[in-house]
Formats: sequence, C-alpha cells, structure tokens
Amino acid sequence: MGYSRQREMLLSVLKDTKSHPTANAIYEEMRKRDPKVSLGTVYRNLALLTESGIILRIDTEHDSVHYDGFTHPHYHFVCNGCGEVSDLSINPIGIEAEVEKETGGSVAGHTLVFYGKCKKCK
Amino acid sequence: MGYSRQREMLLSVLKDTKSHPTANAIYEEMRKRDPKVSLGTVYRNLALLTESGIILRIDTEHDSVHYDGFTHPHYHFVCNGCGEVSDLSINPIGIEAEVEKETGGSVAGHTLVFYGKCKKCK
DNA sequence: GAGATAATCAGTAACGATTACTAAATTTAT
DNA sequence: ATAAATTTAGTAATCGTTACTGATTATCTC
Repeated sequence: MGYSRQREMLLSVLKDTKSHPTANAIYEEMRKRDPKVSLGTVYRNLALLTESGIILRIDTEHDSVHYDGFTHPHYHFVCNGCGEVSDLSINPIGIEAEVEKETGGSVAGHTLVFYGKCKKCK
Repeated sequence: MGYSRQREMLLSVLKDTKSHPTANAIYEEMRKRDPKVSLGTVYRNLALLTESGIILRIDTEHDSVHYDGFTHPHYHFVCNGCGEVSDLSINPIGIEAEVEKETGGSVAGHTLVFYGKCKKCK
C-alpha cells in the first residue's frame, strides 16, 4: 500500500476525532479540505486500511458502518436512542484461547459492543 | 403482535436450524414450503421478532445480517474464510454493570463476536 | 357462525449504502 | 526524465433493505 494525499487525509480525519464516523461523515469532512475528493476513494481506502489493521470498523445493529482510528484493543457502547458510538475503557477480556479450543479454528480478534441508552437519552 | 401463518413458518425455520441464516436464506427456505411468501414479509417479521426479543440479529463484518432463533445468552464465531457463523458455549461475561458505571447510561445487552478461521478454512 | 375491525400479506417500487468501472492524474521506480 | 504502477474522480451498477398499496387473513363482538 503506497502513499496518497487522499489516504493521508482520511487517516488524519479519523485520528483527529473521538467520534466514530460513518463513511459518509468522513467523506463530508474530507470535502471541506478538498471538494474534489470522491466517495469511492473514501470507501476504497476504508477497506484497505481496515484490512491492514490500521483502522477499525464497527458494525452495529443500527445504520451503516462506523470507523475508528484507534486500534489499541477497546470496546464500544452504542446508544439505541441517538445512535452515538462511544469508546469504553474497560479491560479487554482474554478468552480467545478458549474460543480456539472450542472451535478448533484460529481466532484473529473479537468485537464487543454494548447496547443501551446513553446518559442523555436515558 | 398477533399470529400469522407466515410468522409461524419463519420461526419454525429459524428454530429448526443450527445455522444462522440471512434474511434471504430464510426467504428461500420459506419459499420451499410456500412459493407465494414475500421477501417483504420476511424482513418485516424479522424486525418485529427482533424487537420483541424472540429472535436475535447478528451483525458481522461480512455480508448481510444473520439471524438466530435461540436467545439464551451466547456468543458467536465468524469465519473470515467461508463466512460461516457458529455458536459458542463459553460463559456470558458479566460486565454490563461496569459499563453502566462508566457511561452513566443504561445497558440493555451486548454482543460479542469472534473472528478468525474455522477448522476447515484454517 | 356472520359481519365488522384490525392486522398482515404479496407484490412491486423506491431507497441508501456500497461496489465496480474507466479514463485521467499522481506516485514510485529506473 | 521517463516508464510502469498505483490511485484517483466521477459515474453507473448492484445489493440489501424499507416503504407503499390494495387484497387477504386473523381477530373481535354479537
């Protein structure tokens, strides 16, 4: 994976926010800096960066996919009211070995998402 | 939520399999029993049954949403190779209270998905 | 059980997120 | 500086899902 101005810009957008934007939100933010950037470019780079483990994708039971620029292991809380996705600081659980034993396969990672009402929406 | 032949059929399909079919797979299975069943009906009932907590939806990083007829608390393993979703029997984790404390909100549930290669694909 | 009321359906159209494609521009290698 | 490889913008196509409508089926009341 080489360098490109757009890819750098995407990474910078994602590193500069504590929110967990969707592809479209990232696109809008990038367009402020360069109105000529293309939505296809956003999706292509999100896929590339996700595959490389440089960013994280977050699948929720609501709306479309969210992305996270921080890859140190952590979990997420999704509000069923406003849909906001926020980081949690609870410690990572260590049960991948157990899962490997049970499945006979290999585990590369896991995602843990909590659902509920956030402070505001409760 | 009332009774309907199609809704019963959907539930029966979901209870009769240990796989975790997508909406479309469920649709195909239902069509074998009744060729006139509609895809819209499948989606509508999946949404209703999910809201009522009678079935479970599983969001993964691959393809479309999968559904699970068993709602006792359990977790899932998704193969990055073949995409198969399987049940795990590891014990539920008890950290929702901790999440409530951290967020100041209320937690209604959580999903835990492991990714990797299954026995066959490894 | 018959008729009224409400829920649900089949079928199809519309939608929104994502992916695929192509010729032009940019980056990298020589 | 030139050639080769990668990436882009822009747009069209795809796919999962949702919305809509008039017809059907279930439920309720007598």
